[in-house]
Amino acid sequence: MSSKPFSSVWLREPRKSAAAPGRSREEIVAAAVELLDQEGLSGLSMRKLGARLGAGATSLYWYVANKDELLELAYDQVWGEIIVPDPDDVGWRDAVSALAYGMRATILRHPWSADLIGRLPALGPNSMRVGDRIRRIFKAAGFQGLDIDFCGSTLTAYVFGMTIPEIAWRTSMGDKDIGQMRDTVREAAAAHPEMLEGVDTLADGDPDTVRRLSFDFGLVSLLDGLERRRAS
Amino acid sequence: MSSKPFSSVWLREPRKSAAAPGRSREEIVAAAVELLDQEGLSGLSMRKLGARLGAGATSLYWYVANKDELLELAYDQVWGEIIVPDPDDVGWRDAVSALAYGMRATILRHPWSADLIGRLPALGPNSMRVGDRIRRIFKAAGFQGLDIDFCGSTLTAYVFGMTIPEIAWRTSMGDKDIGQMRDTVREAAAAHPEMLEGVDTLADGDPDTVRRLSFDFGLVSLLDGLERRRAS
DNA sequence: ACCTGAACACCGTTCAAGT
DNA sequence: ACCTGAACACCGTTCAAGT
Repeated sequence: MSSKPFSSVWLREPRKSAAAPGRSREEIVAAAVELLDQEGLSGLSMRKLGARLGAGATSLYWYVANKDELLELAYDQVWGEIIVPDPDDVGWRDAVSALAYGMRATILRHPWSADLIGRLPALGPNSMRVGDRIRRIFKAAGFQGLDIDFCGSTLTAYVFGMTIPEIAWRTSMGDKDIGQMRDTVREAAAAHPEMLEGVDTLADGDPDTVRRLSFDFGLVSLLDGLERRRAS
Repeated sequence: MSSKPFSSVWLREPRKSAAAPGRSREEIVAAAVELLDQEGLSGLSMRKLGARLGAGATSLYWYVANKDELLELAYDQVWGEIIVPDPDDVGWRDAVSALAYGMRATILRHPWSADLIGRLPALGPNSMRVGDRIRRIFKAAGFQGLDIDFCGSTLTAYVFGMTIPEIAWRTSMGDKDIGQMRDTVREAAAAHPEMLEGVDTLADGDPDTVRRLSFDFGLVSLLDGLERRRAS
């Protein structure tokens, strides 16, 4: 396997800092998120980030053990933007829908985060907060024991699994227009009649709305399925 | 954004090759998959792969335009291992379940593929074949028009969204035992009572079987939800 | 306590040169 | 037609040295 055993920023004691330190971790993370938003995951290098902060490339290692830790920090920042509705206010189905759409929107706002989902440990305070509130929703819906967790995993799996490729399509589209893109896929699908039919069916609509329809279709199906479980 | 507009190996004319060329693309891809299986995505470099083939690092560029193309090729190889059951033999629900479990098993066998899912274009013949047959299943189930595609997207989103983090856990566990891991997560979750409860509930069972239960829970829910859609 | 630059061990890719 | 090595422009990270 590729990755090191296990480690996380959130499990180390942070460095004690004096009253007025030169730079702060918050400042660095904010700059990192900015750079990531602008140039994507591959656009972030320690040297570039250092330069952006008017510092030597290696100064950052005072605040952060390595690049992975920095990414963990930036990643948790994204989770901080997700608002999880209260099931007492809107009922569990509406709460779950709003949450799902909110997660999707947040990821689309920070496309680079899709590259980290499920790959980086999510142990930061913001992801913990979201996880905590997701459990509350499914508890309020009436689920118990392991099922509470299973519901949460199922929901996030769906949202992530749907959004990750969506981002890939959006970014890889680049400047190409829809017609060009369809021809591209048609060519690749040439030997597969079902796929060709699929491409042609999808090609009618505006890609953005088709994606939203698709997201909604799966979400509603999932909610129906969970509801059935809950009742039994 | 980070990535280049759009390009894929599958959209270029392959190089004409003489009767007995020095190396073949197949040989290179096979070696790449082997290296990826052994050392993960970060373990594959053009230099290492070249060395493994007893060639200079840059010889590979004769057969492949760049590393991304090589990954596309290797990725499609993985799709080639997925077998999609025929709905005429087993009925659509069983066909979908078997497919879902098969996809999961294939990804677990090649953990590096999880790092490429949804990030790399999947336009190769093997992924097209799988897509084609997935559409056949949902057509056989009675879905029509856009819904056929929506069903397919929903299913793959679920399987991928569930399996990607599963791999991250497996690899990051490394040599750590379960108790250690649970303490780690407990520490991170300290401030969130719901999460703590979740950790404790999950901690009872063997991780592998809990993951399988979780996968099955979501899959059955999803199937129930789709069935409801189909009926309406 | 914080920051620096040089240095190490890597990358992917290009390209002129070889056979 | 195929392969090579040198070279370029990058990486993340370590570490002795500075203030």
